[in-house]
Amino acid sequence: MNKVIVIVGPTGVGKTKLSIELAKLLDGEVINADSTQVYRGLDIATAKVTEEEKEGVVHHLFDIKDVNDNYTVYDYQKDARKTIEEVLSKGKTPILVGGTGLYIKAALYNYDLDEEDSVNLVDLSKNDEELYNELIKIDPNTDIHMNNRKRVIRALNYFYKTNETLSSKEKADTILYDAIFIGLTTDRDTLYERINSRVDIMVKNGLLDEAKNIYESNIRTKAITTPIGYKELFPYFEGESSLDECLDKIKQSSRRYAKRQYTWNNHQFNVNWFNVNFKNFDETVKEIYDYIKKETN
RNA sequence: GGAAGGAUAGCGAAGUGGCUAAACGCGGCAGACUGUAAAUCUGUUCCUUCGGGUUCGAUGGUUCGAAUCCAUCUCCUUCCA
Repeated sequence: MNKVIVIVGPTGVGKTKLSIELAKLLDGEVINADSTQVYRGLDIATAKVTEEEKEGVVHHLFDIKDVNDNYTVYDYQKDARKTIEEVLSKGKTPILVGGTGLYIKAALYNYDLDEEDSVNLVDLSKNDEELYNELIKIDPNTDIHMNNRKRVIRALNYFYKTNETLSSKEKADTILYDAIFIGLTTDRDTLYERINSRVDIMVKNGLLDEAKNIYESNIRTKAITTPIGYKELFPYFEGESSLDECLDKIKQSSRRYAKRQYTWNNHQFNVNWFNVNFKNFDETVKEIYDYIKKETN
């Protein structure tokens, strides 16, 4: 049985490129682990692989949803596990790539998620403090901060529906697959330069048109408002900010996102990090391929 | 040449004698996170061997005590010539 290869790392280090190269070397198929790339039509801002870049490698879980669809970790967990099983049963190597750490965790670890209805049982007119006090009463051990309204509401709903507290849930610390975590990294300055210039390249590739279409569609589902790259440009389309200001915002949000990805990857997974050689990417691919070979024998 | 205003930590900006190593915002850094996760939220941010040390354009002064008062100087902005 093949192992599952997981490629993690901050945005803009070259995960996509590595995934294709490894797929070719390992007879693998790429499985998306990025929450924004599951949607059709969100291409440039999400830095989705192009058909040309795929080089014939089979790709799963890209473009499977419409921006009006609601897709969550729960759905991803099901889809990813099913896809991993399928790829493995064909005798091929599943290569999970993407920046959404939670999705990877949920797919590979014993994350206990159940079908959930969208009914809300919480009085949303209450302020943060009132909601928090409500939560403290039923779950004195909660580690959710009072200001984190989203998570406080989630914890309350969870209790009202299951009569159990979220903090009593078993920690997901058992991995269900035989997996190798490959982390791509570089020094912070280089990464930030790459992130910044990548945004400029996106603009050359038509980011503004893509964003403008989305802006004019008036669709404001989470698929649209979650990714970095669209909502930041809306003030420009509305004539409230200059293009440069908006692009700077995109760059800044991307840098912060990259930092959060490091935090997650370092604390949630046991990652084997590799410094990317941008001048000679083949070297990096070879180094990682050798490592995988060593680990799988 | 004359008049007025200003110079505060990486940036913006409060503070106008002791409670000020200096509010607040931004940026930076670190972190949390089992259903919006490219999301949401938190902490921290002069230096330190944690005893203390050095700050508010510069220098000198007043005072028990100054970012805050006085003098001189430097630079910036606006206005008059």
